[in-house]
Amino acid sequence: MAVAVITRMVTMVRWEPGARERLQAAALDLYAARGFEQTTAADIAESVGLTERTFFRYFADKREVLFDGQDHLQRVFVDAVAAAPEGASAVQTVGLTLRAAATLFPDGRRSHSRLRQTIITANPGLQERELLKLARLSHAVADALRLRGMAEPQATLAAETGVTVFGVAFRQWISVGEERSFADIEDEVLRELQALTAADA
Amino acid sequence: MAVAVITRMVTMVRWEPGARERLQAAALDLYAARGFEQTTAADIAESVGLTERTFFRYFADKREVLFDGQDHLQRVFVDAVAAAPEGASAVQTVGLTLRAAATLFPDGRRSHSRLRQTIITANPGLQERELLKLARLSHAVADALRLRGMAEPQATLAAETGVTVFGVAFRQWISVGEERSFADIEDEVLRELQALTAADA
DNA sequence: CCCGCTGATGACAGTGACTGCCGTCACCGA
DNA sequence: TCGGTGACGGCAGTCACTGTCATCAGCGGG
Repeated sequence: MAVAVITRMVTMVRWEPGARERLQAAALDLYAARGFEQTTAADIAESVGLTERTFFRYFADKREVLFDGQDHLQRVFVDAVAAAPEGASAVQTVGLTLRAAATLFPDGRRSHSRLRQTIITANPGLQERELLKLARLSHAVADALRLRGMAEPQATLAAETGVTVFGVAFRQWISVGEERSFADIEDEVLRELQALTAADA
Repeated sequence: MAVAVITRMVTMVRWEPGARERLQAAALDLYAARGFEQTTAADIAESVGLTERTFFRYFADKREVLFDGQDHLQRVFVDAVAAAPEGASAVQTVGLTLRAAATLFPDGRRSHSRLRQTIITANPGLQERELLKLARLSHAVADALRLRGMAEPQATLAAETGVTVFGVAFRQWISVGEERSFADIEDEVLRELQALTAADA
């Protein structure tokens, strides 16, 4: 801390760069250490040498600091839907989209995802935010499917079901003892779903 | 207002009964009239002659006042799963459960559901709460399916997919111009899902 | 008929999540 | 050299809650 101050004085740099990233990292640490509710926005900001006011300039609220990659995730989903071949069926399109999403979750990120998910699971407010993000993801995917000519309620149904498969696969991917790749798990879950729904009338 | 006070004095009744229900009705009215964020908990309480503190004795937070029948809904779902015949397949069990849930949404409640949903749709915070309720519903249904011997990830998959069908059907049921019964819409959505997933490999 | 208990409520202070507004100041380009 | 700009600090204010204590009608027991 003192070192940082001196460095700032010597180099005549008014602010350390990467405020957003520092806040995110500090928030993850503090939420994990003390718990989400026991951590104030001021705690996070001050731990990286900023003020509460600045925290809220970067993040709309205390939860949002944990949900930053969502825009990227949504883009990957939407782009994958758009990139699916012309005549692809709904299942094929969803399958390709899931495979594209899997690239965002390499094995190297599994422990980070586990930590983040532990924090979210421990707090209902964070679960709500996560569910909202997934709902918006579904909505965006449905839009993309409609753009390919899919009608309602098929588009919404395919999108929500696809995101459900993604979610189930994700929870399995980070479960203790699991070592398979995200893509492998997705494949299995999607097959299970088909077996489940195709069973009978 | 003045009349109520006088009545209270004459009859020597310390408090009007049904505080919870009065708060719920007032909240719905005010949220619809002014908007959710523009309505404070004190506004709601005072409009029925109570204080903010009492509002928070009945409802954990400002949103919860709109989500009260959820326990009942969950019970209906879980009971229906438990009541499904021994050898019923996943699709059959889900179908029976959806039919049971449909009884909670007779045509007479459609306009009330529309008003409530309009309020929820207009506010992200309320959407989050609704999504959390649905997620917990899925979880409870998955538990019930597991109790019937269904393994993972089938139980979770069937539960989440079933709740997705329920949600899609609900949104269609309250959409403008829609006049079919909830049960009829559910049937169609479920059939669409089967057609969608059974298509090919 | 008085008496203590209970349950529903009011009153009040306190914390923390945000928001609006204004001031500051290094940096940057004309 | 100078005015604009961007990133930040400071501060006051609102509102969602929470903890705690006081109040008092009803109610059953003595």
